Amino acid sequence: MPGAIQSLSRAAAILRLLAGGERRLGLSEVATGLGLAKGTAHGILRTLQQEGFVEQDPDSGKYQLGAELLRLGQSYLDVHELRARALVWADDLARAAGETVYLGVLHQRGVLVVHHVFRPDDTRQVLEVGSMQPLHATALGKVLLAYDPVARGELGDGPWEAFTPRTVTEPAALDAQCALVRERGWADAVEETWEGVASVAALIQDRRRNPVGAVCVSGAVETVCEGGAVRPSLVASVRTAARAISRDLGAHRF
Amino acid sequence: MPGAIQSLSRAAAILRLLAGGERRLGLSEVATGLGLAKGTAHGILRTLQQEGFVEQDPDSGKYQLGAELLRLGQSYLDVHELRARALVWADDLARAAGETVYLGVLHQRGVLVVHHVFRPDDTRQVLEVGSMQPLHATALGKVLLAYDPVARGELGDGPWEAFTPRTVTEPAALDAQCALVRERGWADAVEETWEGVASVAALIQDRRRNPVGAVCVSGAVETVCEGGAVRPSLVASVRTAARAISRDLGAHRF
DNA sequence: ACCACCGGTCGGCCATGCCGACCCCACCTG
DNA sequence: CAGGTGGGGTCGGCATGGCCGACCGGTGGT
Repeated sequence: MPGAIQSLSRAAAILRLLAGGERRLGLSEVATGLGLAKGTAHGILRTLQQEGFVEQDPDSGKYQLGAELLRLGQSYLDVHELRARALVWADDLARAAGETVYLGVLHQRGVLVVHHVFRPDDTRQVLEVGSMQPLHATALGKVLLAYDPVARGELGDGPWEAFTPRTVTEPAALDAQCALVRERGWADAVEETWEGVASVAALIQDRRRNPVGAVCVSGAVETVCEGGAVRPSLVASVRTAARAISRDLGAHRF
Repeated sequence: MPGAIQSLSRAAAILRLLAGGERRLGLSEVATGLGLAKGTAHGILRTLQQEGFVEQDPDSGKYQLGAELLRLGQSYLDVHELRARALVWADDLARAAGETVYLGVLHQRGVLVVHHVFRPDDTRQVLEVGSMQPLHATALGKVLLAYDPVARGELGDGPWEAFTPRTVTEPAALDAQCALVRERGWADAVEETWEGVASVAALIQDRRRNPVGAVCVSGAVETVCEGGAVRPSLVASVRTAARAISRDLGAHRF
């Protein structure tokens, strides 16, 4: 495969840099952060600004991400076939389970949330569509790790970050869990990412049985678990929903 | 101002092209659509794919937008100061008004929705964050047109598209409405975008009193209007919310 | 008043990305 | 099954487009 276009790769790196740091960044910060000459960084930033991918604060001259990214991100969702098919199933699942539902796909070294149904009560919740979850410490992630070789490859050898005392950080333990996931057909994560939160997830396949994503139900340990384990009825609901979405995608052809 | 980086502008054009067409596009379609040589288009697409901005369907070889855009779009929202300040006020406004609340900023020739609070009932609603609304046919748009010279410039001379019989399509009529908006301090749009839907909007300013966005309450004509005009209490709520957000941004310094 | 550092510009050199011809494969089509 | 068509993808040579480092003008701190 021939090489990549230099200026484009650099532009992407700049966008990621701006997305990473919470605050706005100055021209010099960007340039030194990526080891570029100031003039080079400026040229790229200028173009990105013209295209709307980057905005500049008139006072400080510092740069931040631009609105066009939001618009394009929305367009990504509009085209996303998995998400479109899953919308109604996710809704039903949330209602039946009485808990939050996430829909995630593999993206780089994490799970990207492409759909999110609020827990059906009136508490204030923030939409997490577009955010990333760790592969090794969530139910969504463990499903993808278990079935998608690419995901396991991306993750590398660990040890990985521990978010709680229960997070699995060692490769051997994680691979054992993945084997269990494949055997049972579903994954759980009880207080492995956040204290007090437990989740169950199941795989979604496309028409050729390739793993394309996962559904997950997530909620307080007190309501999701029973006697230390995830409630069987929840597991059943999640697996049924996953099968329904897969069927919708055409997985029933075999 | 020196010129833009060619390959970057082209890459942006490709992304917009992919965002525009609802379906996936092939290499040749992209190339001819933008008047590029196939090899050139391929090089850019290859790089965009490596960076995650574009994905390729393994079967058809066709291209679509990539997940990285969703992630970056989310990062844009995270950093967005106006949105962060407005979150809680928008929530209160929706609850008080019993209607949908939108928060919009000027972007190119339209209003980009950066926040959306669902109408506080249990009907199914789709999140419109990241979508665009027309400047000339929405309350949000008319506020921005009235106060932001850039917006008026972007819009050009018309006549503009009519979405309903009540849409304002002529420059003279629209400019008159903008004058009225400036005089009253708020804008309305009754069945100008969608039949049966009416909205009220007010301006949000930053610390230097520059227009940075607008808040809007939107709902069925039957509940929003009274005797052909928008209910005064709603207007008051919206204007109060807009002032509160502006104050939060530091507009009180004068 | 000075200096340090900021964002921004400029011009020359040369690596870089552009182009058009070419390849291979899948799918029609007669 | 041969031939044709159009798909995505590759390649190499030419020249152009973008990179770099030196250079501005303004600003805020000392």
